[in-house]
Amino acid sequence: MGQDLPVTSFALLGLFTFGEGDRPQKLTGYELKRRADATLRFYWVSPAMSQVYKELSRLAERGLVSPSDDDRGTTYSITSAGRSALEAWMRESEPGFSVLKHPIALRLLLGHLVEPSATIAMLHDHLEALDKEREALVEVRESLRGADAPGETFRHPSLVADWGLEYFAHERLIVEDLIRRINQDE
Amino acid sequence: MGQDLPVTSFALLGLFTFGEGDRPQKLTGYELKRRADATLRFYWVSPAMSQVYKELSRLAERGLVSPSDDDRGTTYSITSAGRSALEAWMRESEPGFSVLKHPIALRLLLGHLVEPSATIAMLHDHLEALDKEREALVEVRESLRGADAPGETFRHPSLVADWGLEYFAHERLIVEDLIRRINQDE
DNA sequence: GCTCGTCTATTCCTAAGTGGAACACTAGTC
DNA sequence: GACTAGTGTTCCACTTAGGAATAGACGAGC
Repeated sequence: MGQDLPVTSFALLGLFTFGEGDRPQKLTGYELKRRADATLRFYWVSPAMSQVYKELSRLAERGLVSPSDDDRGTTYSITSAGRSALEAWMRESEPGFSVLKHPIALRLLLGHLVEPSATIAMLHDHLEALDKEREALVEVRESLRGADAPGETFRHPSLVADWGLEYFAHERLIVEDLIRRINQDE
Repeated sequence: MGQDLPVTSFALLGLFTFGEGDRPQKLTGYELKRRADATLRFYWVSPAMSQVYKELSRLAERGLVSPSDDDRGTTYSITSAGRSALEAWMRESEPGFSVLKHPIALRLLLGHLVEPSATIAMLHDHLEALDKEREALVEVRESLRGADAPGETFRHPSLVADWGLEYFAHERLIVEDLIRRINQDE
């Protein structure tokens, strides 16, 4: 089967499974990118536009999505082969551990290279950025209301969003504490 | 200047600044990779061996590290130009926001594709993986003791390690709560 | 009615990063 | 004396990421 695909392929493929109702969703590359930007980016990646289109043609080649010409452009929908491949991937492949690329943590590590005040300023900026991100995720979370009860379409997305909100809230506390500790050092 | 380098370059360059004493450190590519694996991987990436060597030759080309032939092999040490470039990068460039690639969160998002029990099992496995990672970080943290007071060599690395430990501890709580919520759904 | 900017839709090029294979040398250890 | 593990390094093919470039459609204001 088409098992040997990178995680991002399945992530994008998975986005096709959140239909409004019962009929399969038709999405252009552009729409898929927007959808990835809205939710996927918080705990996976927001693939570049170029990546999305490349992924779509690969998935189409393997018969996991089927393209059709719409007046909007080329739209894609998930096939039943796509659905099985996705389920097989969920069941049979190892998830692996998470990877975090945290520029603030990295710069804090190298804090001995600059004055403490520069580090403090950076951490304060990070608190602001954190609040912005949190705000964006709150909006996502709100948009799921109404279909987030057990068994409903957005149950799982809402669980993940709650996780993310917890994460942001706790990171805020940690960073505030770091600021306190560095201030005491001086 | 050599400002236009990816973050990973500076991350690796930064690892040269943790000297045992006053004299600059000489590291082989292999040692640098080990060092990156030990700490950098928790909040940035562990670049592949090939990447480390590629990075070292690029940094050498730009005069940010200087190679010398040792009986162990080729060792590199940071130059004063390297130090200034690193400090300039710390001061002048935008950190950007963190990127998290979390396969468990991604699979939780797609939880509607499998039975709840499969999701629960995955989350339990994640708890175990989390404990292992935490254990590894605890060891790193312990190895910094003795030089982690304000002003000492490993002050900043120890702050970052504490951050990481907090992060793992809190993620454990969140995942435990998710398990509880999903169990209630059934 | 025309122009300007923004949104939608797509492609192309290059840089960055991964993983694995291959090779060589050293140091135990059974 | 062979054999495993650790150190040190290079090469190659492949995948992913980021940015720029292009182009049509659509509404806003002059």
